Amino acid sequence: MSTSPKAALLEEYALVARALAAPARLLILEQVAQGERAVEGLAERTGLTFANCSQHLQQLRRAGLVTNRREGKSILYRLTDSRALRLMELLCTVAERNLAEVGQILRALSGGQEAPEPLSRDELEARLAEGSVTLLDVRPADEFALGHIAGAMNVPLATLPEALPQLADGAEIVAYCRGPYCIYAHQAVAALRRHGLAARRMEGGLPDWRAEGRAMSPPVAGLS
Amino acid sequence: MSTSPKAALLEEYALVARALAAPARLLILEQVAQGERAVEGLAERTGLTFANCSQHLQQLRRAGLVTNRREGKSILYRLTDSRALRLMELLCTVAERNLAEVGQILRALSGGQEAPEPLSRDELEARLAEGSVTLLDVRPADEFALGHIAGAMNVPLATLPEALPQLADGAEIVAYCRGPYCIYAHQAVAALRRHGLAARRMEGGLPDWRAEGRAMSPPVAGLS
DNA sequence: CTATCATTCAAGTGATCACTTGATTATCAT
DNA sequence: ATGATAATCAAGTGATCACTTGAATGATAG
Repeated sequence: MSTSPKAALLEEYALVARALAAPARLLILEQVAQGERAVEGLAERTGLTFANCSQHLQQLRRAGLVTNRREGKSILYRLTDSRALRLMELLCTVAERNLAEVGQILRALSGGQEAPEPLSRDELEARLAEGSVTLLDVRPADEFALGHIAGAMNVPLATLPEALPQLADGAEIVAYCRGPYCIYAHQAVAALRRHGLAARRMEGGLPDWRAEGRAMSPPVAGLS
Repeated sequence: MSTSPKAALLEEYALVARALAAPARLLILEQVAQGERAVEGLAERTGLTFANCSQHLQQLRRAGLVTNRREGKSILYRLTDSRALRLMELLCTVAERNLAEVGQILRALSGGQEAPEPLSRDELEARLAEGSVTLLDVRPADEFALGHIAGAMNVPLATLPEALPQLADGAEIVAYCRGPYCIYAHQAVAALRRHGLAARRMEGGLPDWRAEGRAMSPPVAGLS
């Protein structure tokens, strides 16, 4: 051991943090947290070059945040475990609570309105069981297809205006999206409330729901 | 808003992660987590140049991880909140569970022996109340003076050999240190067990104990 | 065995970061 | 005010990082 064990440990810890220190990798993590995806799919969705995306993925892998497995020609990446997800979320939480800039951006997303407290996943589960809530998955259709909360209705943010009429029948609306780093649910709730509908966000996102072993609609096979 | 809100958010999150991405800053955080310290004291303890340490501290401050206040001529830095501490710990946890290199280093610290499971803080508190445990604070004396667990005995790692005789009277020994990034407790437990004593680590470190509002001996004023 | 597809590797470039040195600001004691 | 102390700021340098481009691997299908 040429360097001290302490220095070696710190270097490893810093390696993990460095993996989270580039916006492009956070985008990738956000996608990987939704379910298994091949490099090509990730590159498309994040708007990164193929090779660039591959390199970022390897950095994430060296940091232990993602894992991959081979399936046919493709190599599918996924989050290593729920700890990686918690790390992503804690990063958000610290930034939201301690950085004024983040608070401003999030408040601007709500369009000046007061955003209601998010609904806990426990409570949402209970209210889904008694049918007293309309659950919206506001992610794009292909991510919805990769797995979603059982009983959720897919209304991508872009199609929300058209879906407004069928939502106006009274039941409180709860929206969720990808979870960490994703602002779709914020935007959806703001839009719904501007139209006078009672809407809240679910706390966290789809990855949290899945990590807790709650009821899911299974993914459809054969998507890159 | 020239860039999209999402890009702006990701940039802020990455800023927080980047603050954790340098070993020197992790060293500073470790110290700051022990209690309030002035820049000069932090520079000494971390072996950094004065100016360099100051710059790192400002990066940590911009990331919302540390906060400062003025007292006389000095500016004292402290962790912003317990979330910052949890972020430091989760970083360790992810690295320990998912990186083989970290596992190897930690195992090497135990000198080939099997390290026992750490004792939870809840259980330690109960056993301290019934007096069935000897609690060792293995940090340097001046950090001990800045605050420590009520009932703990200060035995810095360097002085552990001399203290062995008075520890050999039977009660199980529990050692703790700075918590995240600190390996003193690992080393102390390994040394004690090599001498045939029953010893375990406390889970976490002093900052966790304090953050949970448990019984502390108060800091002595007037230390830089 | 060869062709093809998905991914990784390798080299090159501009930008950013860590650290040093020297000057500047801000507070307190005299 | 003046000097001393604590901390920050500013400029400069070498190293590292993100991204691009083009070639190389590795698995599967014919």
